[in-house]
Amino acid sequence: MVAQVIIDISNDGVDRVFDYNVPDGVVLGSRVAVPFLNRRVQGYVIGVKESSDYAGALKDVSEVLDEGLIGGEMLALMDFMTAKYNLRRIDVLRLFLPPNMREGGVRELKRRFVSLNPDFGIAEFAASVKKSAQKQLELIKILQDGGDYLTNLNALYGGTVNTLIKKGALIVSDRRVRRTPNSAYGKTGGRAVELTADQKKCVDEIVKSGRFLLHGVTGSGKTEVYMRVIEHAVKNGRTAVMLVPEISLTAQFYKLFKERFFDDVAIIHSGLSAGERFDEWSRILNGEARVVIGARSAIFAPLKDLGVIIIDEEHDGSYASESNPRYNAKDVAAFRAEYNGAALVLGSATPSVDTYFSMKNGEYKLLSMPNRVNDKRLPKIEIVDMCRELREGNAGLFSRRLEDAVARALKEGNQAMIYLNRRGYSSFVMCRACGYVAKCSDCDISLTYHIDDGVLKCHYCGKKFHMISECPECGGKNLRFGKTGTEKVVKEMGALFPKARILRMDNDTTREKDGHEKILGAFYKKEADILVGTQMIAKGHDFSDVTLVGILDADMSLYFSDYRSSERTFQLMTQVAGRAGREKKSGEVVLQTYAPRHYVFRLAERYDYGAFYEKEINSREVTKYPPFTVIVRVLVTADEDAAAMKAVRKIYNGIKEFAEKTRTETGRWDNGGGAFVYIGAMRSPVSKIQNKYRYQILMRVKNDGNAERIINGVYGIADAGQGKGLTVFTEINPQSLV
DNA sequence: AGCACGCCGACT
DNA sequence: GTCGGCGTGCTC
Repeated sequence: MVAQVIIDISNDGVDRVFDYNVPDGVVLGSRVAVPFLNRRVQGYVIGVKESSDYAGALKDVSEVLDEGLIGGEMLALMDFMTAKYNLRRIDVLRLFLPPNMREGGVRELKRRFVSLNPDFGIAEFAASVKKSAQKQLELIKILQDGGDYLTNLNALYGGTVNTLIKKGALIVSDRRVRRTPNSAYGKTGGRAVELTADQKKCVDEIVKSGRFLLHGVTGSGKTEVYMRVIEHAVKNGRTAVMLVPEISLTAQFYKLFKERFFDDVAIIHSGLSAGERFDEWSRILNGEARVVIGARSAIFAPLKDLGVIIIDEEHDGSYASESNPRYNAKDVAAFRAEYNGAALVLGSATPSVDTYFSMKNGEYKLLSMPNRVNDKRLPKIEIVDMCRELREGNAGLFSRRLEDAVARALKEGNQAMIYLNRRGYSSFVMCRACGYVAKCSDCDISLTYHIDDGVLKCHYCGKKFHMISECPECGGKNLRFGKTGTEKVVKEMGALFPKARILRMDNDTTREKDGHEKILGAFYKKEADILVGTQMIAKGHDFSDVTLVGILDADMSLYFSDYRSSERTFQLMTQVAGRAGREKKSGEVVLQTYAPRHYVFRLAERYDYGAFYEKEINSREVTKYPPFTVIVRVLVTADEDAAAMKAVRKIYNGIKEFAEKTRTETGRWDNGGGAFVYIGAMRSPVSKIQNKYRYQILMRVKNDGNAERIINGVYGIADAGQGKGLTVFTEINPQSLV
């Protein structure tokens, strides 16, 4: 028999199928060791056949390491993803397995376990035991109800344990220990007594299966709907996966789900240790856990017979991977739902424009939950004009309105959340005398000052530099600080409210293991009054005592040169606002902006998703942006600026030529005609990252039946432009254009 | 990835 | 003359 093997080396040259003989046969999806040149490497069997048409002599598979590790569904998914995103097969396969699993990386954790020898005569022993050895009898009695780990017993009984082992009373064996993820805080929901009419309607629809867009305002009780449909799947012997946008949210749901599904729940995200992740993954693989909660990568959980896939906060950008291999968990979810005949539920208070458009085209069935449970009102959003604030003499970070509101919340013993999507202390440091701005040595970007560590940090490559006290160019001592970040907010809040206990949550404070849970847990337990943070505090959290949400610099996301900036801003505002007044207490939101009349804020203030969608979809159609087109981006990086420029020019010309051909064969789009609406080559906005020069080609392709073929054509041209010292990669609908 | 092969500069 | 620099190509 011949095995078709993908070699576990991520390199374009070996992204091919290699045939090997397997005299004894092998199961599809097995992990194998094979001879490759004169070394032993790992690979995965993605196909078996009777004979090979390879001209040379086939070598034998050396060893089968794991039989049938990757199932047929995942092999089909590999094909789907490699084609859709132009990825190497091995890069996709690696997504399906826990990191470090490859040869000797992680293994099962075993501990010495002590239990009672069933053949040992306890009664005789009890009768003959000396007064001085009462401790031995005590230990035996305890172990009658089961065993315990040796380390635990040694701590309590010391040498007694060894004595009894020698006497043959106790036996020692190795037992597998599950490394379980931490989940320190969260609500205990218990069983919701009764569903609201809306909730019931949604559950009834979803269990009939299909593809759904669950559009429910913040606090409308979507979680209970999720749990009911998952329960339904599990009762029918099937499995379920629920994706959440942030690692920090898994803990909150884990606790809730544990109460209902017990050990059926597993958790998967990149914040787990290698061991935890391996153990959770193994529990899923062997069917011990049938409900998976996790961030993006959990969509690859090795669940069999999926009954329902839920993507909570479906509009969130985190479902698209922004580093290689780039993929979108929503596409993967759609594939797996289709393959398994599972229900697919996309939930959001502010669905993405793309999804809503698809729904209107009949791809999803709309389920609406327009009211909060118990008819609690949505928090009132107050827009504060910061220009006016300045005119009236307040040049500070906080408006008088926000300051008052914080003071009131604190006085009433409630909690406040202050949102600002910029970490660090200030976004840049500049010399007032000569205009010098501190920049990263390896990236074309200004450095952010972090006052906590006293360093300048590059937010692209992470490199740290000494803070400057004077200008290195002209020696000027007068430095100007850039835009305010979370560190400065904490400092100024502290100055304003010296008694308040303030926590900060951003990329910098959540680095350590379980960093998210530690901060959120403390805030949940009311060990702090104010939580200052970036977008990781915006999503989905449920804190009963938060009555105030402050949004600083709300304009920030509005002026990115990205066609989605309005959409993102609207979603962010609605999400952040939804953190306030979730329980009995009512909430308020103070939104600070320099553009108080902007339609995004006006519509967010009224929670008017419908009007926002209409406005946005019209503008997308006129300007020819997604969902009416697909954006394709080719990124070229190289050590030498000239090499990158040369390569990008070559690829650009190739694409231009290809585009000309489409002009004659496809229908006309308004101006220009053909499948392409726009093609442009340019230096990337951040022209250098980690000493690599960056150029990109951006294009927009008409989103019709031809798009797939056209995009494949572009993939081909880009791949042909690869060269030594160059990296060329292509992505569709990129999340960021840096 | 990693190793062999191959074609030009500084050494015994 | 030859040792060895690392560019190029190949791996069933």
